[in-house]
Amino acid sequence: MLDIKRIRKDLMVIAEGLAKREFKFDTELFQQLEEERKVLQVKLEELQNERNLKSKAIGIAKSKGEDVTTAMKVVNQLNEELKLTEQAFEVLQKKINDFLYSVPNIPHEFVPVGKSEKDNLEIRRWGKPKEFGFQPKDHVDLAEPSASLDFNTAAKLSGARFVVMRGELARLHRALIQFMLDLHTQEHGYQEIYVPYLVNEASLYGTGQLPKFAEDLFQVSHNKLALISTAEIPVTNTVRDEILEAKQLPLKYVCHTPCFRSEAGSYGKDTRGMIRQHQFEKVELVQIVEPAHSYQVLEELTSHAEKVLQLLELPYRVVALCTGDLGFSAAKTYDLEVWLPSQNCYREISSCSNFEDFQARRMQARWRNQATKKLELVHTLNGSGLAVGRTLVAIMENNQTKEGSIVVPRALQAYMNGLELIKFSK
RNA sequence: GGAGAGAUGGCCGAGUGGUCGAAGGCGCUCCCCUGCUAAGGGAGUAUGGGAUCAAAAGUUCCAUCGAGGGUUCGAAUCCCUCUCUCUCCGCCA
Repeated sequence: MLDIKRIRKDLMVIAEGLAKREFKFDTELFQQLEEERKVLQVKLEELQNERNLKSKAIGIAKSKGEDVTTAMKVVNQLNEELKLTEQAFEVLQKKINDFLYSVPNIPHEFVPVGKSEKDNLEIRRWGKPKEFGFQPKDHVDLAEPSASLDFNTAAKLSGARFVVMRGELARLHRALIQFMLDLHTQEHGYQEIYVPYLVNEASLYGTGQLPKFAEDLFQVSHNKLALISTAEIPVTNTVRDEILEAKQLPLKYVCHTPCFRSEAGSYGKDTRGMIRQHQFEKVELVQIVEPAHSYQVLEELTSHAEKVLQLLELPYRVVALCTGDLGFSAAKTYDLEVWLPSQNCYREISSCSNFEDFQARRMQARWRNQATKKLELVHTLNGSGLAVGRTLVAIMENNQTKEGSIVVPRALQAYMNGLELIKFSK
């Protein structure tokens, strides 16, 4: 959520900032609502003040044994008007809130301006796509014959966009999770955290999934919970309504969770294989930091995610999302894209974002600034480190041999009891 | 699932219808005293919002005692619903 005070003050600047990301901020509607709000709020508060004063006077008069029946009648009348004004104010306030909750974050000034992913800016590349000397297969062709990946059985259990994994491939998948958690806790200074996979509405508002993106979620209807679409939701919301001391910051969390996405509106996309599933595993990095450091932290956090790909020896590139491709809550985002031989292109495997105070304002997550002695909003960041399913796909496809086996990356062998090669038996 | 108790400021905790945004303590900040240490004395210390103002400061008003509703001239205090915590019983990985 944007700061309403700032919107009042710099309305046009805000509207221009949002226009860069193809969002039309209705300045006229906002000004009109604000004008109404001002009038109504002043009136409401005057009435409340009057009621408070008169009631107080009744108390004093009564203690002196004076007759207060007429005074009470007067306040009673006042209360009727007060009630109407209150109701009108509430309706208006809700209108303004709904409006504000639906406004996305403003892109950071250095975010490249553009309309779609085509305008994203490549920042750097690491590694070189391998020359195979044979036609590389995709991960489905590699693993489905042996039922190491089994989409048919998953469809029987749950439907489309689910997978069953078996044997050494299932183990490799688990090894990836362990490896990522160990790397981030031991080398990058994150604390491992375990969180609920079902979250309430307040949490979903806090990180920005609600009110706009309800259709992306799997909701558990009877008690208003939803399955998390990312660990970002529970992990970031751990600081909701909290006041943090400066010495507690930065908070650095790494968290492995499954993620559940309904993928509504992506029917034609990536229907083959494991690229786009309703359920997948992810290791997430989350940082809660002082505002002054957040852009430096974004670079660090991105490099932490990159380190995973480097140790797995997977070629990738880093892309700065353009204004038009930015997520709702993000001010700046780097995507990491891993090379997939079967698609002959780089595919997103991690997204690292600085949300500045956008989520913090929704969550009322604050810290005590020692310099100003005031409570201020923190900045929040997160990034995948990495999406596990897609990492598995990348390893399979990049490390395949002519015989259709998978070379286990050196970094993972310790997690595989020394196994160097996964051979799929038919 | 059943029965009971509870939720107050950064923390602990008092407050059962009126001047209570809330005693007291802890913590924190500033000052004084003590040549160090230990200790002592004084002052200050919630958050959000509005109006005024070019802005800030200041002034002033409103809201907030788990959340939402209700009763009342007036609610931290009474009533209802919900959420969460604790104790006991049952069930259970």
